[in-house]
Amino acid sequence: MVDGGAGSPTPGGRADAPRKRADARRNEAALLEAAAAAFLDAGVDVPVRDIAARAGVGVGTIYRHFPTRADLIVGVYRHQVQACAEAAPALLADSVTPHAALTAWIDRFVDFLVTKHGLAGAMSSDTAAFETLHGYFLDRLVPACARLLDAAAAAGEIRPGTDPRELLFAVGNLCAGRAPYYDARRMVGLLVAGLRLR
Amino acid sequence: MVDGGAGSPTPGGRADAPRKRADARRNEAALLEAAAAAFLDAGVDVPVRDIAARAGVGVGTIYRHFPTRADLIVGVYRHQVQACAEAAPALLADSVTPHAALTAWIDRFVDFLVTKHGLAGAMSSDTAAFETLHGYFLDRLVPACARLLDAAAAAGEIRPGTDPRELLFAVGNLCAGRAPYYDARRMVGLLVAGLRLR
DNA sequence: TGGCAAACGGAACAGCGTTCCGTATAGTTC
DNA sequence: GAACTATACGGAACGCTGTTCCGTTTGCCA
Repeated sequence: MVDGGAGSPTPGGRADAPRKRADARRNEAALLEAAAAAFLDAGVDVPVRDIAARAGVGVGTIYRHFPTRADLIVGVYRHQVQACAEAAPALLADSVTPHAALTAWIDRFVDFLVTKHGLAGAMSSDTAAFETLHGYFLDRLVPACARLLDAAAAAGEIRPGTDPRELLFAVGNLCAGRAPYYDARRMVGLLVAGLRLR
Repeated sequence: MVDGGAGSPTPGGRADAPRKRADARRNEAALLEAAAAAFLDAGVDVPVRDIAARAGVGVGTIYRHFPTRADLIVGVYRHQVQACAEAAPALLADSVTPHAALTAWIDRFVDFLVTKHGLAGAMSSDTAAFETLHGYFLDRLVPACARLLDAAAAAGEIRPGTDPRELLFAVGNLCAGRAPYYDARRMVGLLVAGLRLR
């Protein structure tokens, strides 16, 4: 569920980076574990102190390892984001049409977002602190999305020229809101349907 | 830009309600004025103290007149929301097709939202404090939107059964995010296009 | 003009993110 | 194994929020 940490020079990491102390590596792992649990229980906006308490460390330790909340969020979800990005080629190969692959891939992205309380909101936020988060997601997912869009456009299924960044951001926005009568999946479906040529 | 206040029993208001003191009415007006200016400068999330300072009153006075931030926001924008709702019938009468009227009306709503920093975000928030805001907007705008949707469905332009609340909420979500490459209008256009039967 | 209910102002409190520095300790060197 | 140093830790402290509360002021009416 959680990986070894963002910039941590594990034995397999960057060779020239100085090796971190054992307690530092232990705490980083504990923090990622605690943060993942806290995000699940209380959303990604959970107070920093709560995460620190769960991990059994002081708040200073959080900031040392993860200067911004975005770094922590990225640390927790990087594997899942990566997996989502890597799922695109297979979907493209297995689906009957590129647009079906696009739909399936976006469904997967939406599933990821709606199960993480507040994550979509954080991604959409234009706060400087979340710039990193925004950037990280986009860096990984935009190329995957672009391939799907290109394939669908080449097949004549959708109008060409859609910016994958913009589309993904819109999907994120649609996933950010919660209401009893609101189904983000349905609205995203409408959005993707709107891409189709008629 | 700002009206006389939410529940304020002005001479023309509720007959049985006790008339408020002159300074209270003056302060309520000043607060609405100050809030409108502050929202424009710093978004609807501007600190309460800033609004109080602009209006030349203490923070206690704000809470007396507007128990929640949502009440203040509603007070500031109620006229514009009302006007938006009332524009629907005319659009329906003047447009060549119901779907065109729907598009135009939603464009108007989007224009309203994107020019109010943070308003869409506040509307989408599921915080209890913003329940009021959410409810207010929906109460006014849902009937207007429903008429347009019904007309378009009756004309066979869109699939019937779309929940106007859900659609409006989705539009709000799309307007909540900001990014250099992101154009909420375009994405809302995609969403509305997705409604069309093909 | 006197009195009282209404309204005011801002101090005070609680919860948050963030910084900072005295203290503890892992790793290295002798 | 002991001493030393850079690294890392913990949590108090600070500043900025929303919100409450109560002593003081003031508009209004008799």
